[in-house]
Amino acid sequence: MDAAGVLFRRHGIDGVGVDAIMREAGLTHGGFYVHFPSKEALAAEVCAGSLARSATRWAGLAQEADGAGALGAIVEAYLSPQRVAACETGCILPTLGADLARRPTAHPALAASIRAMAEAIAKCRPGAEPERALADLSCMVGAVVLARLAGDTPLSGEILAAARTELLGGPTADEG
Amino acid sequence: MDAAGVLFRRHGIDGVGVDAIMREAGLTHGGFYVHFPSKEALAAEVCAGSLARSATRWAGLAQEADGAGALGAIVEAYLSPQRVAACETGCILPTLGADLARRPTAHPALAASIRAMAEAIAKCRPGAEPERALADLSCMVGAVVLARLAGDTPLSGEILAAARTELLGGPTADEG
DNA sequence: TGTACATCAGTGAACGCGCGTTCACTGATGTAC
DNA sequence: TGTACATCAGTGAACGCGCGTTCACTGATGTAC
Repeated sequence: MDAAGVLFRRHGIDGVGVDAIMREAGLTHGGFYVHFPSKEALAAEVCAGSLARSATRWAGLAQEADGAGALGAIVEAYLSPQRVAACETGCILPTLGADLARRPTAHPALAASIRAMAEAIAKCRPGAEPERALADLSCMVGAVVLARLAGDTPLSGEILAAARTELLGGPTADEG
Repeated sequence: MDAAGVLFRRHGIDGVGVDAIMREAGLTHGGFYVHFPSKEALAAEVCAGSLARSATRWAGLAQEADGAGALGAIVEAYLSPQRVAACETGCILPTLGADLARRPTAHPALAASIRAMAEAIAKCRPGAEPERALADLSCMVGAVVLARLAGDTPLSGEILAAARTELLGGPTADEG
């Protein structure tokens, strides 16, 4: 049922109805309220869960691989043109961040996940100050927002390449 | 009439009706279509205009002041806690960026303004490569998105401080 | 084994509401003669 | 100067529609005796 996240990401939380979500799940809209008290509650749960899963995945990457390799894996995946183009999967921060910021209910859980994601990045940079990870995460989120706004113009690729260079300290192999 | 931008920023494009916009302007909703062909057209025009004005302002700052001072002025203003808290004024990129990315019509005008804003930043860093400005702008936009998501928790200030440090190369006076 | 009942996910019609848009109309303003 | 007409921003009722939510009901499943 959490495939509702796909529709939220594609059309925005206000852009999808309960009817569409339940139809996507192969059910009728009337049964929605057996599972969730309201559409807003579903949105909060889906987003908090998705972000928490991202944080866990990053923490795992940061722990198992070596530092530079793990950061490279995280950044390359986050900023790959395919991931940026496919907004219906992947991180909700660039897609629904502003939507969620207008809904104060979900803030605490999201803030915890943001902190966890930054800590995973910080673990990949043993030498640097831990605050830098927050700036890195900001750069990643902002780059995806801007690259999506640039659509399929050359600017999109330039933004992603610039962010990759800034985060990883030099150009890499798989340029888009 | 472009005070509709305030409502769009506060509630999202899908969160405001034509009725609310016209009431805010002191008129009735029926007269809306004398001025704009549709609500989507209004949103595109308001956002493109707002972003173009930001770009012009930044270009002016970059030209008149010295490089480091101009960049400091832009970044400090963009990342100040007051500006971040007041989402209904200020840059539309963190507030409506994801909303606009779902509306392909507006992309070309927005891409041009994003490029102009990056060029203003690049002019403030005569030594650095111009691509770095795109990463800087990404960092600013992402930091505002994340700081708003963190709400009034300490994380919000930490994110803004980290981004300021990353962009300006050290801590500054007016900490939030 | 068989009957009676409780549970509960899911159905589908219905509710009140606000949306984006249309349209006949008003009334102030400007222009022509 | 005065009359007749054109223009057009703004009004307010109305439209069809889809929304979030409710609710009486179904029907499969599990449990009790």
